[in-house]
Order: sequence, then structure tokens, then C-alpha cells
Amino acid sequence: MPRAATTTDVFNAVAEPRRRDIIALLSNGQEWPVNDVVVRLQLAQPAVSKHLGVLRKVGVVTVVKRGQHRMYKLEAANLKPVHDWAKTFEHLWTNQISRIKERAEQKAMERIVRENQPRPKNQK
Amino acid sequence: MPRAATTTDVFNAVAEPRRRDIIALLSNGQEWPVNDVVVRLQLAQPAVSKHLGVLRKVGVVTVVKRGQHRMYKLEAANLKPVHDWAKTFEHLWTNQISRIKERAEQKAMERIVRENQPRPKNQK
DNA sequence: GACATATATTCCTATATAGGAATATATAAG
DNA sequence: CTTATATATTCCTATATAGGAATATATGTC
Repeated sequence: MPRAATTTDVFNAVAEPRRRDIIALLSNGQEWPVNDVVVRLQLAQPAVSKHLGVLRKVGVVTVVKRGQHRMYKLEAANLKPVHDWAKTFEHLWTNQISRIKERAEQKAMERIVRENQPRPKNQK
Repeated sequence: MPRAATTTDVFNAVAEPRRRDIIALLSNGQEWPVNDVVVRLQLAQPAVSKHLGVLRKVGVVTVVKRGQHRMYKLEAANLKPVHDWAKTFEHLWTNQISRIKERAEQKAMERIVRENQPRPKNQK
């Protein structure tokens, strides 16, 4: 049984790091022609086209034809499922971080108290 | 050239929906024995073991041996890269939603103003 | 129309995998 | 020790894919 296709859903589409790179590039709000993506990411043109094809299929990018150019634009909202899914677990690591912080502060307090302790007199 | 292995990074590990289901289950904060996951998700035991193996490899779960039981625990913090990555784009759809909201409110205001406009007297 | 440029698509290939089936390994109980 | 239970792992298989190489398609310029 094969793995789910990369075009199954956003999760599968963005698993591939180069596609994440493309998304990051397009996130500046501008429309990008394919060749600019090629140059910026130093990937081969057919590779870029293929990746963009996947992203288009899952709705993460859209394309507008401008003469011989294909301008690609990010549809960021379609990344929301990933964010929403991961956000479900945010409270788990947030609490963890608070707990680590509390522990550090407690240790700092103990250290301060210890340093302000009057020193025992020399027995000598 | 093959696809990146599922154990390459968290993105690849969670691309598979059944693994996302397992993560959701373990997110209740408890330790889960394999068989409970099997029963709850109605998956075959070997399949669950394999998925857990992937998740363990990328650090998303850890396992404690308790006699003949293997208790699995979520390490949610290791999902943070996914959240952080998606969060990068949050402002893009948040602004979109605000804009949709503003437009709706403007339309509502115009409607209210229109409804409170004194009616033209009948010419009759 | 010839030639140039942009880009999508096809062909090819080695590789990884999810589940099914089977089996190996590890612990518990009597 | 035998039997039972929990679970990891192996073997098998059909499928999808990322990039390389090549090619097809679409638009621009003179």
C-alpha cells in the first residue's frame, strides 16, 4: 500500500521542504513568476513547476497567466488547517515552558537567599 | 529519487493522518499502552506499532516499558516546529479575515443608514 | 515565419511505505 | 516449565514521487 499522495491534503504537500521554501518565498505578498522562484531557490525549472503543481492542486497557491508568464500567488488561508492542528497542542508545550521558568526562578531565589546568608565565623 | 522518509522530520511524520490521530489520542496527557490505541482507533496492532515507531524516531512520542506493556507518551514540544512554521503565515489569513469583517460591518452600517432615511413622501 | 523565451509535462528510475500476513521477542501467570 | 498476552519486527506488495533529462506547449519579438 502506497503512501498518501502529496496532493492528498496540505499536510502531505508541505511535508516536502522545498515546497515549504516556495511557500515562504511567496509569503511576501507578491505574485511570483516561475523563473524568479527558480533563480531564488536555485532549483531546476521543471522541479519548480512540479512543486507548484502540487501546491496548486491542494489550493495553497493560485496561478495567473500573464502572456508567457505564469504568476503564482500564495493562498495562505489554506495553510490554516496545519496551524489549527498544531495549535491544538500548543497549551502542552506552553505549560511546559512555564514550568521550566518557574523552576528556574525558584532556583534563582534559593541562590539569592543562600548568598545573603550570614557567613559562619571562622572557627580558627 | 524517492520521497523523503517519514522519519526525516516532524512534517513528514505527521503527514500521515493515522499518525495525527495517534497524536491526538496521546494528547490527553496520559500514557497509553499500545493495545488501547489499537482498540480506540480500530487499527491493527502491527500498524499501530509501526506508526508509533515513526513517531518515536522523530521524537514526538516516548516509550516506557512496564512489564509486558509499552506505555507511550506524547512529547508535544516536538510538534512546535510545525506550529511555528504555520504561524509564520497566520498574519496573512488573519488580515484577510479582518478585511472581510470590515467590509461586512461597512455594509451593515450603510444598510442601517438607508433604513433610517426618511421615506420620500408620496407624490400622490 | 523564424527564432527566443517561459513553463508545463512526459519518460525514467531508485526508493520508501502502509497495511496484510506472519513471526519473533518479551513479560506475566499458574 | 507451559501457556497466555503484549508488542515489536520481518516479509511482501503495489504505489507514488523528486529530480534528471528530454520534450511539448504557449507566448513574445523581429
